[in-house]
Amino acid sequence: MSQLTIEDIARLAHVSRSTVSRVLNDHPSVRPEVRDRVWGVIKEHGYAPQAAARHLVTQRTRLIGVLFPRSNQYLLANPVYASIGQGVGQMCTRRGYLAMISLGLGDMEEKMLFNMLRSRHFDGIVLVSSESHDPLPFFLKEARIPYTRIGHDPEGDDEAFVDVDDTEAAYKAVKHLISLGHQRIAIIKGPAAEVCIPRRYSGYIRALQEAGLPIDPLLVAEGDWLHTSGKAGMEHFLQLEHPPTAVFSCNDMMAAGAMHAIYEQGLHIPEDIAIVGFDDVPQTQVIIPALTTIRQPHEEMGSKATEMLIDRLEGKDGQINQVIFSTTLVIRQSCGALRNDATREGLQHIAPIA
Amino acid sequence: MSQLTIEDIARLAHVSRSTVSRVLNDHPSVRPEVRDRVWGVIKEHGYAPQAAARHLVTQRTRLIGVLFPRSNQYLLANPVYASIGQGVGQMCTRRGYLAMISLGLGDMEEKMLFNMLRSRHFDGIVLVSSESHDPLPFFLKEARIPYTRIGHDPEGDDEAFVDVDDTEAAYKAVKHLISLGHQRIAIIKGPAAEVCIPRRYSGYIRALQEAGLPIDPLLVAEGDWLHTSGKAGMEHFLQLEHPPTAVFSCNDMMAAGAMHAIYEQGLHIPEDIAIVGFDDVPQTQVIIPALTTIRQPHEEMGSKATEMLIDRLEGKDGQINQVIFSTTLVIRQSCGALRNDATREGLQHIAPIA
DNA sequence: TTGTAAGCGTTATCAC
DNA sequence: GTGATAACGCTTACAA
Repeated sequence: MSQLTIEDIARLAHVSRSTVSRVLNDHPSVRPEVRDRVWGVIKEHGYAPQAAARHLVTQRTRLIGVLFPRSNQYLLANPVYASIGQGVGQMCTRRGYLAMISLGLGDMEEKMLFNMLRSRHFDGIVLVSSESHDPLPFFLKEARIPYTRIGHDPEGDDEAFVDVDDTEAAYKAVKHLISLGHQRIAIIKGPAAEVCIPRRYSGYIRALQEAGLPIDPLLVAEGDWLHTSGKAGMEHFLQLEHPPTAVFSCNDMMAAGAMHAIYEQGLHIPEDIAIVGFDDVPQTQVIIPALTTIRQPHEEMGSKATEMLIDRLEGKDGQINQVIFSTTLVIRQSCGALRNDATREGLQHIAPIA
Repeated sequence: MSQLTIEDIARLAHVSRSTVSRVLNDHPSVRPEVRDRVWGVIKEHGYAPQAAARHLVTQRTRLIGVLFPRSNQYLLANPVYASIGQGVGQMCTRRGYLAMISLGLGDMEEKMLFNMLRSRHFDGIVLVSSESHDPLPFFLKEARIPYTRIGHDPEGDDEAFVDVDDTEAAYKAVKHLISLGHQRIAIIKGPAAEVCIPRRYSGYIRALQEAGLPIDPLLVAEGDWLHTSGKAGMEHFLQLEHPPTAVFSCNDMMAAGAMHAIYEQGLHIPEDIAIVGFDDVPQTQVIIPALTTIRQPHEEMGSKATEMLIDRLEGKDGQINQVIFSTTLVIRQSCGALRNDATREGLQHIAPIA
């Protein structure tokens, strides 16, 4: 029943297949009467034009591929990617495109991935990557596949991207800790290969220097974004002769891990140690105590990147194609009492904790 | 440079396009010498056949669509779906297919979704749904789109599915609590529209009855799978004249919410109240105390469902097409000391908590 | 406003 | 082992 072609519909509606095609594509020059008759037949038989044939002739698929870092095993479980995906998906539906993400790319050789990309399944790509020297943007450019990037590598030459000012964000987080009176502030970094990490580190350094605080290499740990590495980093800090009184973690998951380590030592947050995260994933509101963190507007970043891509695909040129979003320090309970004028956006979402 | 067609490659390699096609598809009857020459040209120019043209002529896309419940806003953040997706993706790569999930389906009218499905983007669908009377399976059957379902509705007539024995799983969880001496055991259910919920509830009832314990309607709360609803349910229980000493939550997120409520009352887990979850998402090991829960083999369910689907697509018939996976009670810290012979699988993953 | 016909880039069926 | 040639199911000039 659903194997019908446009030809069959044409016959049933007593018109030519061009007319059916016009009806399908909302072409104006079809007599209303005919249009209705054709639609009737289409609906009656549950006909939908076959994507492949359409793609072949138009040379466009109206499909947008979303590429997350392949290294990330459980990428789907990462709420950061979920929010980005949410934004991408919304913009796509709004503009009449379909956003697709393909599973199992991590199990695939790079060659196969590249081939998949080259087969023109997608009109364009939203690339989520803050990896420095990521081969993907180079490949996409060489293969002339339009893309916009979420995150960017200053040493690459991404033409279109959205990102945040990581340096300023980290600076804001650390300054908050300083304003609360902390003098020994540790940092848990992410993988060095991510371009955002040196930036966040420099924000951390700048805040310390501005406050005239010493920079102690012992207070720097390198994590891998995962809970476990945050825990390990914190355990390391707690064994120091002079442990920190506050920690800035480069993402929320590692912050949660750090909190875990703190509890295991029988210490309290924020009384003994204050902690600031990064990202503002939904779980931060559920952790006890609720995590003070830097909010990145992931969803908007996803939709903006997608909008830029679609604009480009549709030839709407002369648009800005590099956007830096601003971050927000969201103050919850993990640093103790408020004593500064940091913005309080997000506070209304906080579940009160006894 | 990448706009080349098979025709161009043929010309450059001094062969016909049939030969290039044969090379591309590993057809045996090509002289090795010719084969190498053609491959050389292909690689040199970064040529890859255009998917649409291929799909049109073969009438197959080797693409498999994964459909998660549309109601789920942040579906991607749900680690259950992440694990399922992992399994689907792995099996697809193994069998030479590509698994795709499309974003923004939630913002889309059902009509549009159906049309998308009918356009034969996908050779088949892995449908993740335990919703009762879900319209999707009916649509897929009517549209003759092959699918396998993860979860199943006994009142529907899904031909191919994988699922778990929810009744037995819930029974196991509650029995564990009983074996630890609990007499007042509450349950936090999920949405009534999910077929697994009545099953889990009946497992709960059976365990209580077998132990000769009374069934108290006050000890039943209905949640919506989310953290907040687990918290609300627990708050309700804690206000009762005779609060429960143990809770069985129908998923891990609500269990975490319940723990939140318990802490807010200044109570302790497991000393004051014991708690068992369901699913065994990775976070259960990170919660404090680590959550005792029922493990569902999500990843295997995903890969099995996919294997069944692909077998069917490839005409490998006579296979079993309905598989019930077994669940495991994973004992961690949220119920206190072990006193029974429940299987200990998963214990090795547990981070010790002071 | 509608129909005819060409063509999109492949694979597959034939001959040779 | 290789090369013409005919589909595949659409969209889109161009005619009528």
